[in-house]
Amino acid sequence: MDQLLANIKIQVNDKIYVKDPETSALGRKIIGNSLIIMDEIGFDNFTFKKLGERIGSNESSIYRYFENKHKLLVYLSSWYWSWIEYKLVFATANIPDPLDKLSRALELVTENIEDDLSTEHIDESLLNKIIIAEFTKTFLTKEVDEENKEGFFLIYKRVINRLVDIVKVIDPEYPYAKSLISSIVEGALHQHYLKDHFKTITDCNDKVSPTDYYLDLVKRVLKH
Amino acid sequence: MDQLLANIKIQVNDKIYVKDPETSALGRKIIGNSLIIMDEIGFDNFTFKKLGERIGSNESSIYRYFENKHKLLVYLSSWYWSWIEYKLVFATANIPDPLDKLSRALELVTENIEDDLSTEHIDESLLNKIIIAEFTKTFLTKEVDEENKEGFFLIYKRVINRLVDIVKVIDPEYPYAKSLISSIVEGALHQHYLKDHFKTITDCNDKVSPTDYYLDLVKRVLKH
DNA sequence: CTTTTTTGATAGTAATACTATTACATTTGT
DNA sequence: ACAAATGTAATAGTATTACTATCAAAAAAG
Repeated sequence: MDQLLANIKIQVNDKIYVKDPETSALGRKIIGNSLIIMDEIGFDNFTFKKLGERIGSNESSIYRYFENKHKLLVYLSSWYWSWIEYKLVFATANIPDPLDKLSRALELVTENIEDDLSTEHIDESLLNKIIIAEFTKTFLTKEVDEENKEGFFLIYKRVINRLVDIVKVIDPEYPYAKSLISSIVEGALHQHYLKDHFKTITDCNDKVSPTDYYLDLVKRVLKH
Repeated sequence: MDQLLANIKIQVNDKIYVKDPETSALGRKIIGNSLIIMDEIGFDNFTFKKLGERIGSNESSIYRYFENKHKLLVYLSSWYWSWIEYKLVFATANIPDPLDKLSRALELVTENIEDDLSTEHIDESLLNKIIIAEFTKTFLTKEVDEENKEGFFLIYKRVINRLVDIVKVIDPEYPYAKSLISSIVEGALHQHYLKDHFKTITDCNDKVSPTDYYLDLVKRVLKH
């Protein structure tokens, strides 16, 4: 799988960027360093000027790749979910037992992520931290419906529906498969955040992970 | 209850504001109209200048009440959760059966909210819409830990823990009461948002509410 | 080796997010 | 009743943000 990923390009909707950042050294520098700065100062304080200073490039050069920082965040999120989907498809292929399949899939979308060394310019563990703290901001905007129509969130929705399909095999009678999965995927990010910032309203900590909580939840909810 | 609320002031941590907006006509205008504008253009596009123009007041006058728009949003959220807590305490008082109690409590935190006419300057249904779209932005910031220490999120955490206490009476053996409740309260807001903007990843719609989904979930998860 | 594409530097604009100062209005203590 | 203290509003100004336009230099492609 590591080998494979090195040769496969994560596809991102081309309406999200002005120029594909994967096609140049500057583009890859923009992606890699935007992760570092966003992690350091957060998305709200992040500016193209600060990014430009860090990579020794001009602000205007960055605008050649992304219209604004919102689109950059949408790009990073798309890349993230595309990468998750890729891992999901491989991790669940050839697993005959659907319950087993769901567990593997849930682990993937709820676990803490370590850097996948096969992609050079992106540190996935850093990206995961940014997704936890910033992902909801990609769609909690006034432009959400237009951007949704343009397909900005397609991969995310496809990941959710892949999990929904597995749930439907396990318990075809369960009437809330979509809500269950969408609340798990979103909720896992939230529990990771609570674990770091609001310890009094979560059971997750160093020993108990969001994955533990959700695997147990699904076992209780679905008839099998 | 309606009568009572008219005489009771919702208490909000005084570190959130510069001057308590409930103490003057301008303050109440700021609160009431900020809801309308935020609903119209969203938090991200909201500015004190636009608010000032709408209420026929100067930008700088608004800064006398709130340091910045983030603090205003924190204030609105605090007010919201305080109001929810108030309703929660009343709705669950004198209900002997804990399962019944939990259902009532869950209904309150997950349902669609209509305007409570007993508070004049705040339209709760509008506030609810804003909480659905903007609440996570109050804590998904780099300042979250400091602000949490200052008690900005106390009421929210208290609401969660009130529900957790009921769960613990129902099923003392269940090991994830906090995560369950925190993910329900957050998840309900999320499901409301999905219902309006991402219909393909939720089962909630005009006929099925987030409340239905979560009442069913809790029934399946807790032993009783 | 020349044309096209990409990048970088400079400059500029409009909007945002404030702060400082001052004047006017209202309340309060004696 | 009236001066002092406090609250409220308006004006003006600054630094930063979020861009856009232009042009020259460098790199890559044909």
